[in-house]
Amino acid sequence: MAQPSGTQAGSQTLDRGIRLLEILASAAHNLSIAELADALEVHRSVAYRLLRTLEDHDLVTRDHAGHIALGAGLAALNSGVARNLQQAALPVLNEIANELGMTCLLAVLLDSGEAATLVSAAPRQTVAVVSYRPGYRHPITRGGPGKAILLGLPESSWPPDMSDALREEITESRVRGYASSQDEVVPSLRSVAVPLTLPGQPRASIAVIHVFLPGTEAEIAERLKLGAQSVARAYGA
Amino acid sequence: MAQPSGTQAGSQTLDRGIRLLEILASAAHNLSIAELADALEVHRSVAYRLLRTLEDHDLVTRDHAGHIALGAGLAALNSGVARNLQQAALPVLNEIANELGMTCLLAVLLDSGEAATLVSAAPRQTVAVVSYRPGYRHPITRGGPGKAILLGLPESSWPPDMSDALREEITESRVRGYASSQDEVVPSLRSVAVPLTLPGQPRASIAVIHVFLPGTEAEIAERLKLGAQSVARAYGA
DNA sequence: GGGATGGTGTCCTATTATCGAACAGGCGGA
DNA sequence: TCCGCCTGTTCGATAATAGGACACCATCCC
Repeated sequence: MAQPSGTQAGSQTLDRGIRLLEILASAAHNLSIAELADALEVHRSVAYRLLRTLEDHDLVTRDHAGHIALGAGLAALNSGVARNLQQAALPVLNEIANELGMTCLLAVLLDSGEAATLVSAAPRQTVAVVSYRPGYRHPITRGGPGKAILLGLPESSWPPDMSDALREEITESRVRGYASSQDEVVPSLRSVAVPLTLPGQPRASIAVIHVFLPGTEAEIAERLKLGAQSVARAYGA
Repeated sequence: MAQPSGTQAGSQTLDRGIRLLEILASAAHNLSIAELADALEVHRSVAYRLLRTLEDHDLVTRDHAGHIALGAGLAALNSGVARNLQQAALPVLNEIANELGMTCLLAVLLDSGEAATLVSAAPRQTVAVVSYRPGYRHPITRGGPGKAILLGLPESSWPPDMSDALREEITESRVRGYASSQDEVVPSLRSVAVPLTLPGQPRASIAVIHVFLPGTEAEIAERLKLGAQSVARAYGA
């Protein structure tokens, strides 16, 4: 099993266990052990042993039919992710969401260079925009949340394969302090986003998304900037 | 390594990987690899290999000092936990939290028989009640959220070691339809909770907690019951 | 400077945890 | 009734893992 240079060997067993969770997270419905083993391409008894361990830690449960679903133990782990950042941001996200009537989210930069939604807040009484639920990833070169992170990054950290058009756009966006997008990640979806850089935290951005924007982008951006300041204040404490 | 009957063998490697995550989730600050290996009681090179795998899946990251922190990949997994339930409940929890000015949470029954907070919503402008953040566990025989779950359970599913006093309390609570507590789980904290039973989901409850309750328990319980109905309606769709 | 200390990252082989075939049921439908 | 499809368990061979040892790089202190 020689590695083709670059990636070093990891742990096979742990990798399989995590992939089980990922399969479950992306599955539309609860899966049987046999289906899981099939998706993982391992023998059923292997999947069985892995699941028993995951069950011990409450990371998976079984429904009444004996099928496997993700368990509440993941909530405990998740609440430890960037804890201070989440705590500082959540009330602000909610406030913005309800005030503007749009889904408001916090995206962070991953090690891989992609952006991912960390938490999101939907306004009351609105159809949830499922495309941007926590964990959703997309390249930082596309979409409001990603480009806002790009705004906050020094030029030396920009991905090398950026188009000239995008370089120009980001440079211009820097002046006004916000990024926006339309149809870039999800068709017929618009977004406005501002960068959020906090010490000891990954680069992040706050964004709102909607099918149409009530008000000018600049107005919305102003509200987001205020929100970013609130988060920074709450975080600094 | 013979098992003393009862617990069947699981996967050692996967177990260690998960315990790494649990250690990180409960740690006050980011840990070095050496500290983690120490806490896990394994050789550093073992922890190193496990971490590399966790890193590949974005479950952990490193801060600027090279120390390990939980990563955003957990947000993706978490959003798959009882997805429909979370989506139906979150807007309602937020609404209640802001309306009553109290932290509002959704607790679920685990396989182990304990109750755990799945999601919680804090009102704007309030000190977060950190004791009940997602993942927090406590016995269902104590605290409002736990006892409300007990209300929704048939008597045959009650834990065998329940005191007579508690059996009586639950039986009485059934009539009025809500449970309450004071100082049972967290000192000087009060709570009111109602059961929430949805098909295809674990037994759950909706609760508010506060240091003092503005209004009578019955009034608050009425609001919670309305909320539970809203969730059921949103879930049924 | 020099040396002790405390950390990360990488090899390498004995050992042991894991793999997966095979078996033993249980349940439901034809 | 049999048949298909599932879960759960056992067990020997084997491959994945464990962890000692080493190289390396900071920082701190004498």
